[in-house]
Amino acid sequence: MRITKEKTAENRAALVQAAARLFRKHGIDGVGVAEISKAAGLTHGALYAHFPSKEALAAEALSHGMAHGYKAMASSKAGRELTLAEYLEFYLSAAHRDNPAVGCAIAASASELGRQDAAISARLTEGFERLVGTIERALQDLPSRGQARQRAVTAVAAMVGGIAMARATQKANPALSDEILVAVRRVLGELGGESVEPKPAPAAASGAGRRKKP
Amino acid sequence: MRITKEKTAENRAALVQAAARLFRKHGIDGVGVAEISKAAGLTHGALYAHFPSKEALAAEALSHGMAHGYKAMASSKAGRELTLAEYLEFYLSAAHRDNPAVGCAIAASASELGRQDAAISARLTEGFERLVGTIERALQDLPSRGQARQRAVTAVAAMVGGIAMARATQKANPALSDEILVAVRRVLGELGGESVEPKPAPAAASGAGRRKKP
DNA sequence: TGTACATCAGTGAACGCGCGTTCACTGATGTAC
DNA sequence: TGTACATCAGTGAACGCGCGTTCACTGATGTAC
Repeated sequence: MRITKEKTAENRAALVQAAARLFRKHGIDGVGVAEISKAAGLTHGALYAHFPSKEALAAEALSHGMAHGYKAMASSKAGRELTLAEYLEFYLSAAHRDNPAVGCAIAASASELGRQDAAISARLTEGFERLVGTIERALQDLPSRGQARQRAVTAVAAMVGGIAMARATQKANPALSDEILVAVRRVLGELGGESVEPKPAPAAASGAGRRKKP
Repeated sequence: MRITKEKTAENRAALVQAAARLFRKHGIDGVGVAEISKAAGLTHGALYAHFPSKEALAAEALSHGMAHGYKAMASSKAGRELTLAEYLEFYLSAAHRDNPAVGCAIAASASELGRQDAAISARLTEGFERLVGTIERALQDLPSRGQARQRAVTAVAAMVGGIAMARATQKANPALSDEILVAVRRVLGELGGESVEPKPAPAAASGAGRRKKP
């Protein structure tokens, strides 16, 4: 039974949204095409009228999952970009940990990514770059200069790892899970506030550093 | 055909070792009991003489995977514990990225862990705690005092996230993958070298901090 | 030490199950006249 | 605007496949005497 062009587009969007939500919650290999289609109000056969394979749907769904996460972050304070502290508060929140289905797709599938097909891998690499760029801009607002890019890369690694570890430890040790969120938020917050590097004392010797005991 | 007690123990060990290797390489859901058994030189039926289920084998295999990783790290410099810089060099190396099968089990399954059964989750939480403890001890060797635990937690999150991201981006952008390893290694190295927190100037005002520009 | 037998690690066929994908079919939509 | 028909999104049964697990069976080992 053929349906309206409009309705067709709606159905396609529903498939992508359902897939984005379910993949982040259960992993790509953790949900079947039947479950996704059902969540979108269709049967599994219909999925193949929109996508050539589950993999193709996954690639689009994960892009959607990332875009959605970023948009939510960027627009939560109408218009302007968030500060580093605000990003950290959002990203490393208990809410983000507890709702992977609507959270960052990178964190949701961190360790699975290395094993995924090229198309999926490429989308998530783009997403990673974009997130690093955003954090780098937030870092440059602060007085610390220089290695903003390096710090942004490290911050994103810690954010992704932090959420993944907070989720991994939640069942077995909820207190540890909370501790991880707080610790990563605080230490990364300091990253933007002041140089991490050992600064030689204003007038003292320049080299050696690192091992001094004042 | 019954076999020697000794041989039985060997076969069990072979199963655990094969599982530890394959799970880290392909994920727990990415390998079947048949493949594991074959790698251990047995048929799949024999596995159930040693373990009640695939899950039970996974729990033991991942513990083994973590213990092995730590032992390799700790003993690579005969006897003494490694310094922070040495840990980072080992953990965030291209070799570790390229050989997940013999690397850290936590990094290998970071984002899958939140979805695993209780037994597996508990083992990996223990492993995480142990790794944090090790890094914390390495941090305390250095002059920076105080929030060693917080920094250790953050460092482990960044290490795990860093390796996972380096693996995830390797196919689509190898240069980025290398950059991640270098960046995380360097920034975390600085974590141990000097306080990250804005220190009020020796004799100046105490409060406010963070936004100053000297 | 030698014999009789119970044990049990390992084999391989078979189980039910859910997976991703295909396909003949349906029937309202969109289009050509 | 009205009619005739081609299109194609969606349906649901069926496909082959690999999964984790079970089970009757084997036969050398380990043990009791």
